Amino acid sequence: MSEVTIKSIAKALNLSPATISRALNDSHEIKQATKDRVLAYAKAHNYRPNPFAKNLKTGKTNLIGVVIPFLSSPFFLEFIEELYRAVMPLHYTLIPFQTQNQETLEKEALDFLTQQNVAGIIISPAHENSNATFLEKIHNDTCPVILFDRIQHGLKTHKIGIHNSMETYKATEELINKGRKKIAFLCGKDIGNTKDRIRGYKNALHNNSIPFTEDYIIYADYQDPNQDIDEELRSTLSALQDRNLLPDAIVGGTDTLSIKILGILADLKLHIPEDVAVIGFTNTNLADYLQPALSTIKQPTQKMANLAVELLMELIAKVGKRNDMDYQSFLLPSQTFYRKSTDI
Amino acid sequence: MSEVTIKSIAKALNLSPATISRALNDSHEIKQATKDRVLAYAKAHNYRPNPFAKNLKTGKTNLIGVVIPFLSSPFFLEFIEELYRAVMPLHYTLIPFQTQNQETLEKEALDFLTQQNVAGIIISPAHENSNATFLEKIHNDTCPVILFDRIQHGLKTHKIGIHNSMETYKATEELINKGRKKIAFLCGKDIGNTKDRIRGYKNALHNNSIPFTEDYIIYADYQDPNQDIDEELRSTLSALQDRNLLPDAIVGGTDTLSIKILGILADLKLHIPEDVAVIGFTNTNLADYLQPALSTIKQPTQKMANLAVELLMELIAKVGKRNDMDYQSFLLPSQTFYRKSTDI
DNA sequence: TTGTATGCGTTATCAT
DNA sequence: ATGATAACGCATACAA
Repeated sequence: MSEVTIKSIAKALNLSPATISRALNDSHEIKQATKDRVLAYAKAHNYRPNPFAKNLKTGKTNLIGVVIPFLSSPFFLEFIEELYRAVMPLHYTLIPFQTQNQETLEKEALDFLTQQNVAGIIISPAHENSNATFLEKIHNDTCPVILFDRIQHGLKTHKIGIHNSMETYKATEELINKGRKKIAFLCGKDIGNTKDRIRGYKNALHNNSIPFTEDYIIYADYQDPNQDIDEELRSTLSALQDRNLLPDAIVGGTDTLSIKILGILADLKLHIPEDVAVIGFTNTNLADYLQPALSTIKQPTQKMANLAVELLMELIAKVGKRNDMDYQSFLLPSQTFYRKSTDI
Repeated sequence: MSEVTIKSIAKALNLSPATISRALNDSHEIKQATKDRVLAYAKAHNYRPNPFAKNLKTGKTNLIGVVIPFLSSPFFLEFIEELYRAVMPLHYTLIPFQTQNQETLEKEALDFLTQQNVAGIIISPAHENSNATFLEKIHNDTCPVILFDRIQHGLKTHKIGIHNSMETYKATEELINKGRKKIAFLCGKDIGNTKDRIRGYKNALHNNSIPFTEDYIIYADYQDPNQDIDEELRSTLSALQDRNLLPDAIVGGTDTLSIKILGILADLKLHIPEDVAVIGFTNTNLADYLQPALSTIKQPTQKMANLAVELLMELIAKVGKRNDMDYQSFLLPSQTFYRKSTDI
């Protein structure tokens, strides 16, 4: 069971290790006959290069670090699955990390990844400018970094996201066109994408002469595990109801909240979409099975993942000559699915 | 920006590389003063050991391979998240792979993982005895392997799962106790866990003098992407309805199907739980937000993950002396949550 | 207590 | 077209 190495092959074939190495790497300076012998032997004995030795020598790996806030968010999960698909045929491997929106955990992840000599990193940062200097250092000195989804970050690199304000604008306006006027916006902390989405929401109201009120921005900090979000949302909505301010439509600004809100409204004996229409940001394919089926703004995870990999490969190939790059921001179009929850 | 290595530290401190290495590894044969100097310098200059060199020398890594069928299944997702939690304080890192229930993809994953010299592997196999000989070889010659969830596999090692037949028995009997007699069982392919669950289902019927009929085993091959499962399920149920055989209760035998079935029943204008009560296997915390809230048999992902890591660490520590081990099967208790979908 | 020397498996430089 | 040799960064057997 001893491992088969270049050295052992060399011994077996009466060649030098150098020749074996070259033959395995299909070097032009090795004659075909020798290559054939070597390759045949290697295959027969199931030779597999030691990635550690190779890296020690070359400093290169086929690893890609992926850093996301949560695996449990449908969008990120789907994105990662698409990444796997995109990366496998290229013989790269993913090392995924979650940050739970915490900069320190993000730091740990980045530490580990750089130590593992990853060829590149694809990241949706814990929050705006989290680990800014560290990421910059990594990107400049170590390996290329690409931002996705949460692209409100100072790092100068390619950024892949969606047009958050526009998508939210369209969704909000759709509700307005259907006759709704008391439209609430549901979101977590007021950061990054949420900001843009609130802007789109406000603009839609404004351009349709509907006054904006802070009452209708419903914050639910879904990051705080100590907080009972269900209860909080329920009471917020009841309070609005008591003040005769119950919204007749809700735009869900975050992935996880969008899924929960239907159940919570039902608990309050509210009919969807008759009493309250709902549309949410989320990538879960469950939207169809919710009751009623949830209208959703679906981010183009596949295109995002493919583009991320494509751009990263480009940067990896550029080896260090990245100082004078002009990086781009890609805002890919989302797709909105109107289902029963907005079928007024 | 040149890398700081043991050698560079040695030069800077006028010591030999060996001393540095020993100091960094807290060897007893180095005096405290030297250790302090070395450690101080290392920290100040952000020394980080090269894992590739280390592995080349020692043959050890802190990587753990995780092989699961799908990331998109709530159970597996939750399990992986728990694994992350369990493994992080031990300074191990996960490399997750999906097999899509395909033995060849599983083989590829295992190939990669062994090549990466992972310290151990935690796997829920693609199917019964998939890659049996390969896994045995890995477990005996390369690194310890632990099975979870799908533990109907010939590999002689620790196995962590739940008591599928018993849990299904209890769930089925609960429905019977609530007066339901036409109870259907919903599942994917008839393999592994599903077999056991069907057995529990049948036993419950039998012990309560309810005749079993094949009509009530509803197969939906959720692995085939070409198949429109929704449509298939809908038509299967309509057909039963036409024959006046509509079940008055459904036990969902798989994670993903359990989530879908509510929406499908609603499409058929059936009331839950009045017309059809539903209970399903699933770990999604969405169960509460479904309409109506879904009764679920929830697998103890946290305990499973913790136990898996604990056992794996034991085996890793045992270094090769695993021939005469007596391996155990752990069947951890699940928790059943009765919600509105069975509230008859 | 510290230093010297060697080798892990690979690639690369130089020679033949 | 092939071989000899060194080097990547680290840990360890042996020497001092």
